[in-house]
Amino acid sequence: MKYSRQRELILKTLRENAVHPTAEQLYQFIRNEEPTISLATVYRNLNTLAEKGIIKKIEGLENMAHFDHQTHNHYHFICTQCHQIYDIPCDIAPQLAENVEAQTGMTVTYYDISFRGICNHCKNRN
Amino acid sequence: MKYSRQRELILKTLRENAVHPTAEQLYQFIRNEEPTISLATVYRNLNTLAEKGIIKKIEGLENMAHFDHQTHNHYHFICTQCHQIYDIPCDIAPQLAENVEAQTGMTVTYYDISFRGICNHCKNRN
DNA sequence: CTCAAAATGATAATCATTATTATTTATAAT
DNA sequence: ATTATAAATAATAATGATTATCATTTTGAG
Repeated sequence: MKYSRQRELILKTLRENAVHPTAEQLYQFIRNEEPTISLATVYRNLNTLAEKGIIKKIEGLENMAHFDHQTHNHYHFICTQCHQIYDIPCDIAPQLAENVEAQTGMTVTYYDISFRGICNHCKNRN
Repeated sequence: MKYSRQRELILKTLRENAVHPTAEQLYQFIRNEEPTISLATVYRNLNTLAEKGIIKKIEGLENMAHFDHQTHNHYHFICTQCHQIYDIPCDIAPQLAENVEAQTGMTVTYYDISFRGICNHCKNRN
């Protein structure tokens, strides 16, 4: 993979933001520092980085992909009130893949859990 | 909810198909019996039925929503080779919501697990 | 039977994402 | 350092799933 200033900026910006931004949100952030960057470049790099396992693509929420700089295995909790995304540690579901493989015979190469509900912040506000 | 022949057909067709079809696939099936049905009607009814909990909407695979006539809690396994969707029983992950609530304090109203890997059919063919 | 509310069919609009293409940039080889 | 070439970019058009619109039709309560 060839170096590019734009890709470096995308990675840096994603790593500084704990909010699991969408491609569009990252694009808006980055435009402050690099006003000529193209939205297509942001999409292209996010997808490439996710394919290489350098970042994580979170799909299946609303109708936009979100991106996560954390590569270690973990899950996500989406608050249905404020739409904030929270991290859930992976030790919440040990042996899950092994159990499915034992029960079905199929090979599990990946799995993801997404939780929905009300976060502590919104519970306190109500 | 007012009765409609179209909605009845959509439900009947979904229930006869174990393949977790997309709206477009259902539309094609149904056109054989009801050639004047509109794609918008299929989308409209599938969303309404899913909102009411009569069917289940499966999001986050490729770029199309799939629909499932099974309402009881269960998960899905998507074969990365043949793209077939299989059902995984929910007893694979007991107490998952309770564990997250105990650990985080947040309220879990819903959660979903999606597995990816190679199904038995594809393993035998390889 | 009447009529308002709800559903439909046809199609335009939306909107996230991807493809295209001419141009620019990084880096390996000379 | 200079060139060559493979990869990356910017700008924008295209795609494609889904939703909105709206005139017309259908359902079902009174």
